[in-house]
Amino acid sequence: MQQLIDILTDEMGKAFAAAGYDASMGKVTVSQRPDLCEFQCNGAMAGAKQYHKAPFMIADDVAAALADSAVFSSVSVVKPGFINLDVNDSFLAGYLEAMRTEDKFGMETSAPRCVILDYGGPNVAKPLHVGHLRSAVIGEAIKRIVRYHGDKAIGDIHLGDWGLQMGLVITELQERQPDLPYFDDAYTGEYPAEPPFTVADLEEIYPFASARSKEDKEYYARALENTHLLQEGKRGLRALWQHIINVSVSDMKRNYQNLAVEFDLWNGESTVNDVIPGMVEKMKEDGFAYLSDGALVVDVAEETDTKELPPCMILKSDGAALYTTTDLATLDEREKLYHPDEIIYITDKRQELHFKQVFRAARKCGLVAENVKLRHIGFGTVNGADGKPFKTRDGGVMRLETLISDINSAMAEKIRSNPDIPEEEAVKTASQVALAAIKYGDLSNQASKDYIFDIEKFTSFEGNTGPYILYTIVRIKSILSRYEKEGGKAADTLMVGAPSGESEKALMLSLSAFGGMMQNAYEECAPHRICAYIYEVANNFNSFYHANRILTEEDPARREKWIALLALTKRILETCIDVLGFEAPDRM
RNA sequence: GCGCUCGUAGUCUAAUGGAUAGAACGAAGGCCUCCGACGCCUUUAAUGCAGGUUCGAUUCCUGUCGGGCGCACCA
Repeated sequence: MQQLIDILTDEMGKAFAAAGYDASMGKVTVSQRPDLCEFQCNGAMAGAKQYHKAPFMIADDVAAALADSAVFSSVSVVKPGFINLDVNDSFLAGYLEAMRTEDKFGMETSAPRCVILDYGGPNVAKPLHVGHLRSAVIGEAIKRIVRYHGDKAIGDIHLGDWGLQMGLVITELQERQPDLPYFDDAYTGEYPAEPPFTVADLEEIYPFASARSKEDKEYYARALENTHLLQEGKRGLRALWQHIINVSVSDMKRNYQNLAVEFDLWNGESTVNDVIPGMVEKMKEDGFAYLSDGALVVDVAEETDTKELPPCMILKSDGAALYTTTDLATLDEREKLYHPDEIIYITDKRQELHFKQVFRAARKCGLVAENVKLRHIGFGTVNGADGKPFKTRDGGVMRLETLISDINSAMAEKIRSNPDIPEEEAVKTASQVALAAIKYGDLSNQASKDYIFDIEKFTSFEGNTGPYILYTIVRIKSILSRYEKEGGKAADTLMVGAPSGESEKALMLSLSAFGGMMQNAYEECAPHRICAYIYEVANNFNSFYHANRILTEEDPARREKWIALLALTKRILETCIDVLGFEAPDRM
């Protein structure tokens, strides 16, 4: 169904036309000054030049044409030429009633597209830390936004499972357990089914090996060699590598599950290893790739560039693949398997140049169809309360698991202060509230900005926070269940009515903006729009709640339309937080 | 050096080129015999600086100062 703002714009457009002006000047927007009006149209000012007429005169003509509008209850012309608008109460009620009964609250959906989302991007053998949180949380939200819009969304975790880090881990394992059959070239039997290490071992090995490689040249060379041997398919190393993947991935799955983050594909850089030779060969044949200082590169500079863009490196001079290579091969593979309309990468914004090069190289070499949209959503660094990159007290990297369990236990303490809630429920509720706090805290900021991860702020949860949103939903749930328990009709069957007060109308107006807001969040890949929206709805609801006694209202018709409004508010809020990737308990 | 990016109340953060820049935290005050006070209602305080485009600029352009980041054999 048509969005309210578009209906209003059409109505204004007709009025402009009726008054003899261009209908395209009738664009209506939500008022910047809610104290003056609900909606506004600034078209008269844009038209002043074109018609050589004072803006307010144009506005007056248009207002006159709207004198008997069924859509607007008030049209007034102000100062230079603003047209201030209020929407008709019963028209608004009719609109919300239509929203209430339509699928997805009447949001318009276009022809479904296929969108691949590349997010998460953890490295195997390295513990997840706060940096991984952003990619997971933002990526999951964007995936759900895309899916809600009606598109097919495929989330791919894109594991870092193929680079030098694998060579480093293998080299260190060899150092510690040289007698393992994986390192014995003469060994031809079956390799053990059990891995010779635990997750904890891996997590300790990687940083150790990484540090050592920076000081020990010979060690570094062996790591490079092992990386190369692995990529070439050396049997023992592959078997050992598979153990590393298995151990690491099962640990990751548990972590991501705790965050309500789900991937459709658990592919990684290694997935496209066999695709690389063919792709590279074709790039050479087509004349795009050439040797430069021993390395194979593709030029990606364009004439319109304001700076020199370095060429995109495909193979190192030792013939090994790079990050760029696997990304290009992954694009090649995705194009062939899924024919996506769009691929969205959600990574740290520092990788912007990398993706710029990859996208250009992919287009230049024809790896993706021309109409495929490639988009990189770069997010900012996670900083601590001091504004510097987030660290533990002793300066180490904070593990994601530790972080979450800390916040969970802080939340559990709060929930336990409600004596009605049994211990078991308190633990579950605490994790729901904690997740809302973490996700909302992240998503409510623009992704591209650095963001401050302030544990104090998250555990206090007052004001513009996830728990505030949950609290509002819980409050509505509580009223509705009491209403039904006391013999009221099923809340979802009641009809929305015209507002009888200011705060009620404000709530209704904010609900009416749902479809447009969701569309906007989709186009801009901007979860923070949804956060801003639900915060506004929650605020408007709470003001309405404090202004009216709902359950004890004497007039049954009024009581029922209020219950209907509450039910709609609840459904919209729940839909929004589901898209953001968290949920509300029944009580907290 | 080249390039990208961000500068908004004490802190944190929002604003398809529109009116008196919107919130949150903090600070000051008020509201529970009444549907959940993790709430509601007041008050306080901000666009780094200088130009330009425009009827109108936080937004677009130029310069400048300040922060963050990136610049081919890591990922």
